[in-house]
Amino acid sequence: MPELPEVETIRRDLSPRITGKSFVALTLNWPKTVQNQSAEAFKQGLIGQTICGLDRRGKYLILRLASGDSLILHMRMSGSLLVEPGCESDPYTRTVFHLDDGSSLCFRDPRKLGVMWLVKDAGEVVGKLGPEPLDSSFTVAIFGERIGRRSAPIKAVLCDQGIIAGIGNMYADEALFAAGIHPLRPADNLSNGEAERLYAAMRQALERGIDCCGASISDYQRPGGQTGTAQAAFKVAHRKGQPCPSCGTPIERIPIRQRGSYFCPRCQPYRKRQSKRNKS
DNA sequence: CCCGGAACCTGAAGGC
DNA sequence: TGCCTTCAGGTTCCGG
Repeated sequence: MPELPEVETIRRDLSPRITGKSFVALTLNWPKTVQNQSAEAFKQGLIGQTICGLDRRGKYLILRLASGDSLILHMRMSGSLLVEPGCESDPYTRTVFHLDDGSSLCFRDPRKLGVMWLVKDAGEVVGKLGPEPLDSSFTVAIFGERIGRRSAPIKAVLCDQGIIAGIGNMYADEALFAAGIHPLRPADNLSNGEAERLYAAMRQALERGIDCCGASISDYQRPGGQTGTAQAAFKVAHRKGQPCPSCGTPIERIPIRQRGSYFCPRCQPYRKRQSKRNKS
């Protein structure tokens, strides 16, 4: 499930392999992937355009085009982008981008939840996202201020793309474990010290994920077909019943907002504070 | 404004 | 062995 580290890995792998190339044809096997216009208009708008660079915003991959347009892709649950020869005939390839050097870029997506846009201004798609968690401008003060305005469970707030961009289920669970915070704690109930610990844990979890080239939990694979290795370093995510690496207590799984949340009940006790942190 | 839940999807896994 | 149900979760939309 591509989150920030997985999309960043895709961006880094793909950038040298497709930058400078142009689209010469498009095969759309699942037209509903196209978001803001008809599949035919999307195809005609893209053919002839040249890729001049790749950006990432949250979990969105942005292909900057020479015209100033942006081709934006979101993998959602099961999407991956592949450049390996033969990917065109994979039964789960939903879109084939044919490039001017004879190579292909394939959008493989078994569950068909992935989406893409061709827009004049990338802000039309990514404009409502919260700040990038790894930007140097994203300080602990900004983090505390943004999560401290919400009363929802901290797990849900961490995964809210409008609060912070790029964090999903896996890395939220890892960050909360590293910070020793129960996922159901109301976000506005964390102490300043807890918010500081969570900020550091979140950034470390994401950086570690990037260093490992992402986590191959389900369908995720890198553009060259390799898998990521971050899942091996996960301490709680997708480890229900396994002993906590710190204390040996079995990892539990509870649903929060229809999502599985994995945590250690001993290392992440639910201790609600009496008074709220000072706001403003 | 803010919260929680349904819908979109299909392969994998578990139950009987 | 095989059918059926449940689960997986990022995002958007909707109702309270």
